[in-house]
Amino acid sequence: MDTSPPETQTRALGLTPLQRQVVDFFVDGVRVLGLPRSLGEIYGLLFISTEPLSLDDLVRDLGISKGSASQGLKTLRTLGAVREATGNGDRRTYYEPAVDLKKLVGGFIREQVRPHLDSGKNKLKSIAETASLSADPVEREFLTYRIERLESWMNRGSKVLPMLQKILGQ
Amino acid sequence: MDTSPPETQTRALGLTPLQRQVVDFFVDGVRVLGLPRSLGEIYGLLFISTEPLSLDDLVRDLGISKGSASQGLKTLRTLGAVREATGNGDRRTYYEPAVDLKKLVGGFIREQVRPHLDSGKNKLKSIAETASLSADPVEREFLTYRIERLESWMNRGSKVLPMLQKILGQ
DNA sequence: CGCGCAGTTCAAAAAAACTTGAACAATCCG
DNA sequence: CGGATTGTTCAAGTTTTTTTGAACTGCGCG
Repeated sequence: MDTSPPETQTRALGLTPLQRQVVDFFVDGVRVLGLPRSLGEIYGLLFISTEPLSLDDLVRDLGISKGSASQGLKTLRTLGAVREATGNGDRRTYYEPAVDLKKLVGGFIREQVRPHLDSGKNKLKSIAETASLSADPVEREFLTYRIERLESWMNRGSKVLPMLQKILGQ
Repeated sequence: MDTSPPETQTRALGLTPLQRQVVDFFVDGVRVLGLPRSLGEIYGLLFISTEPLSLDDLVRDLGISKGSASQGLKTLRTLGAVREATGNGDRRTYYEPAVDLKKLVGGFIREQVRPHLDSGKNKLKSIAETASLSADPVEREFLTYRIERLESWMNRGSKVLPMLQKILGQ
């Protein structure tokens, strides 16, 4: 829970200074979002590349393992943060970054935020039930009040997410 | 980077079922925000307590160490998520939760998000400089374009944060 | 003062998260 | 087919983060 922006140090030595800086930038970025470093490395390198890159390119240039690159790409695909580049006469798959902020935010919300909001709402229901069993009426009132507040938080969260996407859209 | 809402298991056995459920709820919550579990435990227990609690209360009820409780409270204070309760004729300090969503979000943004946005903007400046040195004019144009996009992202981020606070306020 | 309690600090231990690499699966093409 | 190539999976290893606990600080009070 270190709060200071860490001095990230790229491991990859085969990168140009610019690539290194951009990769570091994104490594920092994904860290804030609670995503693993490799995602930032991969996305960052794709972001600053004029041409789509293959898994092997990433492994070579970033100095990460094939496993990491494969999993990282998988997650990025799920997030809608990269897509396969079409029309390269070649067997392997090449990737390019999605650079539309709205889409990126949308993917993050869909994959990382929504599930927690939803499971939170469920937990809240069962919390409310438990609270309603409280013997002492005075305490029960207090509990109800607090739990209502929690519900209000969740609802505002649900409302704000789509707005966020809209605001950030184009 | 597990995406599924984890089945958190409270360690504390001295809690009532309700307390346990609420603590779990918040442990999950802070986890999404990338904060340590103990913060969720502490805040959660405070949230569902009718009376302010002392550090020793937390240690005893949650079964965490004094060190954890002390550091956790420190962070929560910094985030503006708890405050000292006044007027208890007692030497020790008692805490109660801040339950105003706007304030909570504000503290989180101030402490956890802003610093990264700011350091990001700085990094971006030096990235732009590096890119301007690129020899090939065609590539330079591409780089400039991408970096401008990055700058636009950061700016939108900066704009959206205050809006967020406003939207969530009361 | 000096003792005792409340709280903090921080090095070491424990836990959690991430990455690696080797085995495996899938696909292509001669 | 069958060998080569691309990509995936996952147990084990590594790194990072969090927690612990014991030593320490500070303070209030007799």
